[in-house]
Amino acid sequence: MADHPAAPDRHPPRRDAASSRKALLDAARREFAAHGLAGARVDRIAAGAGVNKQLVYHYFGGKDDLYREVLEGVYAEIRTLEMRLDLDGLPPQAAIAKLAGFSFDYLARHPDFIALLNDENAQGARHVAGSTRLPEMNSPLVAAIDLSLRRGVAEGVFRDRVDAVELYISIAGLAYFYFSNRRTLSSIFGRKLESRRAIASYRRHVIELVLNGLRVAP
Amino acid sequence: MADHPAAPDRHPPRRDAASSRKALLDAARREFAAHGLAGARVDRIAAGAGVNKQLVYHYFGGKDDLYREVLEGVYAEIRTLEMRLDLDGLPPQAAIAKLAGFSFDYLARHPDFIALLNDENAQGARHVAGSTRLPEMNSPLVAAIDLSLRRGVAEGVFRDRVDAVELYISIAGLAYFYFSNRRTLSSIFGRKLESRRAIASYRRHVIELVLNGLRVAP
DNA sequence: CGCTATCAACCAACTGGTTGTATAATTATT
DNA sequence: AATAATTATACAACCAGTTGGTTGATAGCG
Repeated sequence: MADHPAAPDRHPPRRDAASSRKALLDAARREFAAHGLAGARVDRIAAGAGVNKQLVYHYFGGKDDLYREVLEGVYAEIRTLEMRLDLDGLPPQAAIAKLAGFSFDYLARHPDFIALLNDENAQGARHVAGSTRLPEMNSPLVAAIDLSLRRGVAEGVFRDRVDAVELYISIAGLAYFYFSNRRTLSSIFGRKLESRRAIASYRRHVIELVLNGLRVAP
Repeated sequence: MADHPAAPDRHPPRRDAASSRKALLDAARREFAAHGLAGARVDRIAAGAGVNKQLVYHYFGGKDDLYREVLEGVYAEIRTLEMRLDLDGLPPQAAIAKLAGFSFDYLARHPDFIALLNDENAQGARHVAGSTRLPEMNSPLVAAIDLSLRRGVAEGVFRDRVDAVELYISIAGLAYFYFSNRRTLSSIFGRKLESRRAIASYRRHVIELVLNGLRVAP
């Protein structure tokens, strides 16, 4: 038909496997974060992605496998950001402060990450344990902490014999608990712990506590 | 029948509402901690209590109300123990150390408390918010922390302007995260974080970090 | 003291809706 | 025309909650 030459603006294809798959992963992330694995509903995930529910099985095999892929995705995300954290040129104290600040801010912005981790721990971390991809995703931050600790000790600004993994867990825990439990804590203390002001105040507190906590004893 | 005088050891009653009710609460606590509200099954709770499932509705109205009562119970438990913590005669540093140690040990011994709190936060703390009993259950430890902080400042051993609620959250968070996420953390770090040795080491780390973190700047 | 009536504690079975998964068919794309 | 992407529908099991019935405990009475 000469009336209709190939149009420069093509209609997007009606079918795009990669796009559908991603939509399902995104919707699943929201659903699993909101309801956990047991409470999440496959038909809600599919509806959230705008596709037929059977595609969950087509692309992912089942609810459980979809959950694992979501987990792998969120871990990969934070690891990517952690790798971009450039602590190399910083003095030890500034490095630890930057790292604690990053950790804090990430958790503040990703309540879905926290919810997913909580749910996964509630299930004995069986998806993490069963994953072939997650073991490789150690956080690069532990090595950075170790290096900063060593430098700090050599420079006489940090006390000796602090374990890098324990410190990593401490730093993460200080922020994680605040955001993980913000609802019950707000309720119990009658404080608006989710307000910008409260969060900023607690952020300062965390960094101060950690840096002071690492200082050399008098 | 003169052959059978009233026996000194009476048979226990076959029916005991209080006992059945308690068995249901105990079984529910286990089930909700293991599976969360969405994943818990009413028939499993009843089976765990050794009674007919319909008694859940009889005694508690429904699954949701049972969950709320379980929550109220675990909060009451820790509050009772907190009130018995006698920090009055202790120097500020020893008081904070004792408090951090108690908090750590309680969480180490009560993974069910952690699981329940995580689940409740995942649901927006709606049971806590809807409870008529929980608002009265503020932790007495915040006042104790406040007092210790003030004393420490007056004695010149603690730095000024540390917020008692923020410190309470920090202390709780340092232990909570470790136990809440022990499965994923163990998997990710390839460390046996649930071993006695690792727990003891981290406990020391936490108390040191907090006490050092509160110290007066040089 | 024994008997009876009452009732709360408890049980068994049912119900209607939900759920993850499977099967068959349709349709868009190349 | 072939095939992968997608849809529609079916299915058996599950699930919180409901309904109807049984039974153990006890108060009251003669």
